[in-house]
Amino acid sequence: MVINTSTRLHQVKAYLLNYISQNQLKRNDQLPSEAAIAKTLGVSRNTLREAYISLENEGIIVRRHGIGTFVAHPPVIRDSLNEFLPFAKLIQDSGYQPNFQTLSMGFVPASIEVNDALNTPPSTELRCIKRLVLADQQPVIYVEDYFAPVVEEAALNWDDFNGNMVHFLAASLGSPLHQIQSRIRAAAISPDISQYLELEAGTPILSVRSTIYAVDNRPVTYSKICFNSTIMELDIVRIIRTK
Amino acid sequence: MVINTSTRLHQVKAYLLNYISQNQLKRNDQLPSEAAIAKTLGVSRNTLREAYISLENEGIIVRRHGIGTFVAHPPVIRDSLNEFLPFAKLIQDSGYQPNFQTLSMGFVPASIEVNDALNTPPSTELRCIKRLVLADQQPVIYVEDYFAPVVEEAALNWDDFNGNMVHFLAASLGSPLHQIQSRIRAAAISPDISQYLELEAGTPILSVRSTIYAVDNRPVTYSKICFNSTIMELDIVRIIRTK
DNA sequence: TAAGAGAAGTTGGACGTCCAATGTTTCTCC
DNA sequence: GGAGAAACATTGGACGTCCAACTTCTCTTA
Repeated sequence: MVINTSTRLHQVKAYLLNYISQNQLKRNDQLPSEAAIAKTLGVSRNTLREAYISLENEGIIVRRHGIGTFVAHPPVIRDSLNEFLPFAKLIQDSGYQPNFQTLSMGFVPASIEVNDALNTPPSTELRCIKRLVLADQQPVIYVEDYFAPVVEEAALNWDDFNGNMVHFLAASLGSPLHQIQSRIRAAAISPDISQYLELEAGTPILSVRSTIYAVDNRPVTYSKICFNSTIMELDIVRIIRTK
Repeated sequence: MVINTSTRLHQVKAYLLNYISQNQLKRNDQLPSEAAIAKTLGVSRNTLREAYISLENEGIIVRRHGIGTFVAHPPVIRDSLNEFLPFAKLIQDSGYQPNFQTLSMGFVPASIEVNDALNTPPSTELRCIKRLVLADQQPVIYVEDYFAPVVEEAALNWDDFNGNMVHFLAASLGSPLHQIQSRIRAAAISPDISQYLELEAGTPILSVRSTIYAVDNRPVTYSKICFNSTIMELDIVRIIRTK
């Protein structure tokens, strides 16, 4: 896995980064076409294209089909993980019109990952809601919520579900909630989710897996969340307490 | 940016995912070679290779040069963002031998991003330390720390710097620290950092930008941190307080 | 004048080819 | 038997080509 940093691809990317700074290109400024740069550098358009794709994944440029390649916008929406703001609220705070779209809702066989988290036996069928959160009609977050059997026993009124999981459960459930555990990693977006977020498969996204626990430490819900990282980032503020 | 989900690449990836589950392949099980599958599916090896690369970025498989392609390991190291554990401690807790490696230390012209965060005028020269954190000799975290002029005025003894920024500053600096703001996003790793983390350029990584503030709300340090997301993830536990 | 057809330029997707780099296995020869 | 060389299989990197899809601009025509 050790890298040779002097591959042609690396050289091309270095050239492009240099080109942007040398010419003092700013956001939305257009870069030369793939073909033009490929000819200038004497590399194949394939190689140059890979360099462009790579730089796009790094958030440095944006390629637009049939138009050209441009210097990228910075991220726009900002989430705050240490508050329990509904997605709708934080999107509104960022100056966008929030919307929800329910993709599906029903009972599905839980995967090993979900069974592990919710402490349910294999081949359990769990309620699963798949949703999309949009900002100005642009999908930005994909959410899969899985609900432990304890939630079903409570016989909740799902029509009341307003999109904010914590508030809904806290209001509806008998035993109070206690904590959320979130595990965050970066991943390339999977093919099936990429279509919902209207991203190309392979684009880096923030993948968050959250488990909500009740006061008796029983898991209540498990959520898989994918953030479109090109237009939003997580924001965490912590107070320092040194001993 | 809308996606056609029935491209050849998508079909190939779907086939591969199906292949893994159909044959009940488990971690470290070997997949057929690129050439073999390409022939089976009647696509070019190029296309198949892109599918493999894509699945590797999603953490589903691992390709090994000269050997073959295998079902991937799960992530291993787990960071906890809401405690101020030194990197060394959390790596040790995960069962690995931690190590630091200082790549460079000196004064560099700050970028716009750094100047914005530290509230310093353009073309300021700031102390910058670039470090690598290793687990069992495998690099897992890349860190760039920038220090505001106020730190220099304090005339710290840099030989005492043990790797834990918060503890070092809290112990050495006059005015106490107050909070950390962290912004998290996913990105493809840049070419210059990829060599340090021994990852291929373009691999998705967790990018964290942290600013540490003193009690008077003046920024003290700004850090750019890149986590190798294939072998570690961030872990955040929050207590729920509903009104 | 306005609508529409067409040309030109751009990125998107895929193919086939070639050789390099890396591990593994097999064979040869001392 | 053991060391080293050779053969083989696999992924890594790059090239050149072709056509599709998308956008803009220009020119034609009613």
